[in-house]
Amino acid sequence: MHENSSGSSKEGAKESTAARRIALLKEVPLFAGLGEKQLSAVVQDLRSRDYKKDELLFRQGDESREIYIILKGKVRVYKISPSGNETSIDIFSTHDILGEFAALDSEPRSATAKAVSAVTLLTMAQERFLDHVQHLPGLATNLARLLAQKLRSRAAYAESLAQFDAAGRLLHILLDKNERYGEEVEAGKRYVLNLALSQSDLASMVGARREWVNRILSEWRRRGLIDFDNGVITFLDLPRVIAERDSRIEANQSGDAW
Amino acid sequence: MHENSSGSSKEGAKESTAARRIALLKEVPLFAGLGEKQLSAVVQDLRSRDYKKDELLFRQGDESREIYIILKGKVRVYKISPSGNETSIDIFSTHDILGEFAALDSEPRSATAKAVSAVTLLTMAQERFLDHVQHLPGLATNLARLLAQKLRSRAAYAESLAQFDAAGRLLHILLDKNERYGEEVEAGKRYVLNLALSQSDLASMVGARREWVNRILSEWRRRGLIDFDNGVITFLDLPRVIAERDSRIEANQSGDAW
DNA sequence: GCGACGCTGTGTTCTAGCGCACAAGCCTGC
DNA sequence: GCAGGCTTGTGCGCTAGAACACAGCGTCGC
Repeated sequence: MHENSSGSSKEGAKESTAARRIALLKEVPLFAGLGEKQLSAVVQDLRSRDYKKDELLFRQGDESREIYIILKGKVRVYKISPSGNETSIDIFSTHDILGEFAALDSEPRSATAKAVSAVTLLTMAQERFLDHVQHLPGLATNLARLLAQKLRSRAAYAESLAQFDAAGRLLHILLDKNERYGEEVEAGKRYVLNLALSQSDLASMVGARREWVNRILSEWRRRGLIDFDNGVITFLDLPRVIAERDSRIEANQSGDAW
Repeated sequence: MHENSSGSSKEGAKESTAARRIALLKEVPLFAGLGEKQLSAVVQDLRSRDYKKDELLFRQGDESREIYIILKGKVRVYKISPSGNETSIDIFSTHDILGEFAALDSEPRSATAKAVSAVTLLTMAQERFLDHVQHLPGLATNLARLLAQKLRSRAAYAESLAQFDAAGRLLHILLDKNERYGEEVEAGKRYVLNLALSQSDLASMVGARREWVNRILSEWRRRGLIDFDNGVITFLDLPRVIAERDSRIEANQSGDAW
């Protein structure tokens, strides 16, 4: 707020930039629990970068190895199969990290990442990242924990693909995303989820056709469960939506459950 | 607590056990590149354990937190949905580790693990594991690398679920497993894959019904691509099987690909 | 102000594969 | 040696949802 020592701006600016960045890093789970000193070492190696909507961060098969930490905006990660269809793997938002695989195992990028909206992020080169992981035990365990979390959610996603029908999968994903990114409008009832995804994108995440997603969403709208417009989905009554999901799971069984 | 310097015959035996175990650990990717001293610290905290066929290592929802390192045998990991259906997540074999998630994030077990055959493994308690990860940078990066690998393969699996039809998914999984566990009988042609899984288990991995898996396998047998008997699958002509998989992917596109 | 393009919405047709049903092999225990 | 399980094999009707086909609509560039 105040010019700390005024005068020859540059130095002060630099320092305050570093301080500001450190403050930012503290919000990022990957760096949780690290001390000032360690964070300031990390900050040195981070570069800020901006992307416009639809710009690519990296492309499937690329040999780039940096990691990315999203500060603002959303990034969709998808694969393109030889037949040309896209499958969205996931969508990432503020404070998520991505691109760690390539950094860790030095394989080429396994998917493509594209900015869904305007994005601001920090990048770090592979060697620097690996170096920090080697020397900061806290960072290494944070990383392992985050990977384990991603793996859990990936496994749950794969499970839902194998178990549910298209509608159940869609519900599953929407509710999952709502937990991470949804904004509460009316506690326990109305939630707004802005994924900024087209129906085609949604379809590619649940392994269904765009038209089908459209029909399912329309039906839910008719039944007053949700509303949607232009990539923004509104849960009108969350408990009912959850009940809808659960009803698709239980279904059979009833006698011998206990 | 300790009685480390207490002499007697036991010491010799103990020492050689330790040496043998260290040799074993060197084969395990998780411990790759660690020095003797570090390995011997790790060895202290490992306990050997045996399971008979069909015994459970842990159960979905359990609060246990140890990690497991498989030395011999196969372990199937699966989830049971509220409706009672099993979905097999994966199958692990020699030198694989499992149970790391619960250790890393202290959540309950997200799935059930069962010995498919007689299994010998090593376990380590959560605190000891986390402690080693904190203090051995090499271990931490190995762990992160392994998690990244698992994550990649999980993502590829989820992608295949979303993109392919049941037959394609089955092919995908079988070929994937063959890369890791298959035995070469005739180079580039015949491979034997012993997953020790019933057709129902296979079905639960690819998200299809048992009957369908049976039909698909039978068809491939008729066409001379594979043979199968009692959980053992033989690829009679690997290149043709791979061609079969690829043909299911390309399919469309041809005119405008360029 | 007009075409082009991308997203949405909806009807119609056609098929993969689900959901039973049932038979035959094959272990395991009594 | 036979009953009760578990696995494999196969037939057949029937829905979920893919595929195709268009039409309306917003917006972007020119």
